[in-house]
Amino acid sequence: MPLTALPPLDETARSILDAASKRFLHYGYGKTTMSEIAGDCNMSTGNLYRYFPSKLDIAEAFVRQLRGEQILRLREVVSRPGLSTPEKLRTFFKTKLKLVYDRFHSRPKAYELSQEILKERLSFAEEWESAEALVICEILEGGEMTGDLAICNRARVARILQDAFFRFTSSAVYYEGDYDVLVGELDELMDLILDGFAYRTYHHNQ
Amino acid sequence: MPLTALPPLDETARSILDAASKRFLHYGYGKTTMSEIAGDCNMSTGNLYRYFPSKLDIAEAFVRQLRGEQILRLREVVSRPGLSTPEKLRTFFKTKLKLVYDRFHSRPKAYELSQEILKERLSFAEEWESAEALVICEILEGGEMTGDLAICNRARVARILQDAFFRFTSSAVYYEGDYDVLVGELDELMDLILDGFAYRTYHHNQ
DNA sequence: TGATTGAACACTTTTGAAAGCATTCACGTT
DNA sequence: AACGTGAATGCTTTCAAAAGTGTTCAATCA
Repeated sequence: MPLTALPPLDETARSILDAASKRFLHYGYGKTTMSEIAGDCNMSTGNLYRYFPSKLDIAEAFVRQLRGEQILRLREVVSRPGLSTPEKLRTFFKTKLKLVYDRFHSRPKAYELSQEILKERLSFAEEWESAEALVICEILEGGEMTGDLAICNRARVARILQDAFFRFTSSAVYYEGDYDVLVGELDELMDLILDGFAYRTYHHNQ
Repeated sequence: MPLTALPPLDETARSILDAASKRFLHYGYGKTTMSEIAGDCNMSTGNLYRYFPSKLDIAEAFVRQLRGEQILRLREVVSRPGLSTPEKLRTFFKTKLKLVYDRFHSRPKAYELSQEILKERLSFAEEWESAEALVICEILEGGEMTGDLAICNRARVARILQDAFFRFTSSAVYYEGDYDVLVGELDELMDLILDGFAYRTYHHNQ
């Protein structure tokens, strides 16, 4: 089972999640009450707890959806035909920057909710990082097969790449930075790192 | 004038800053009042404003001191004899990680105050980043002269390096991470980036 | 005249009581 | 037996009054 999969939801749970999602998006987590969600679903508050252990778990399911879509999108852009492995890595991180940046600016409530959950549920944050690392690993694996890259420890390198591009996917930066400047810097850092891989491949092949 | 220099303070201003520093360190910014500072200096609250425009400016002067010490230390470790340029870069970022990590764990109030000021006074944060970038630039310059490195645009590269190691100097990480793990990852990222430089030097020299 | 004062002002934080909320559970309903 | 209810519970948030604090300034001092 991929880490990003949602446990399948029955119809009632689905309608609860949908109703909650709408309110979360419009009013935010704090301004949404359990009885409002229950009202939207024509049921009582108590019954919500038959389907979700707590309000925070509803929010987690919501964020899990968002994140699922995000990783789907990342997989998609990265698997487009005709991309070399270096281009895939570049596309991966540029797309991630764009996704986070857009969410932050155009859906602030969703962004805020994401942050709250990630702070509260550290294990979810780690799970999410692992899911992304997996995609990066797959890119690296592809690079090895085509001879584009020589990587000893894929998982380790994936982690290092996540570290290296942390600034571009961390929220701190969105208050200050202009998007184009960020993309420019990301590009240059990627150039440097790809040169690093090139160097290693060269010395490995000798 | 180096960017990190404090404007020279007369005796009265000095005693205000010293008294405030002690209270900031023990009780934090919020729990320190202007009349307490004035009391420590045997003067009235009103008189403080002849020497500092506001409470926040006292705090900024305090943080400016801390930061000044930090950059002094960075310059020191980096200018030790017998270090190659790559080793200097590695030492720079490892030392910075250590300094921030230590401050966070052993002087939480000072750390917290730093964060508050940096949030409030964006220009100070930028000034600080520039001051660090300058040190990196100097390292890169040294590398060019000794032929260790071939760098076209030093300032640009310095900025990219700051981006790349952002995770290791951003506070977010200190809640989760074990120090040794962080150092390990920093080392690996530095290896990769130095390989990138090596690649460029090689192709440049050809 | 330059340095200092402390009362006055406006703004923020604290306080604690009232209201609101997430969660539970004993009790229907199907 | 599975599904659903809504009042009861204990915790959290809200809100207005009170206390506290940063800042100013007319008056005082050296």
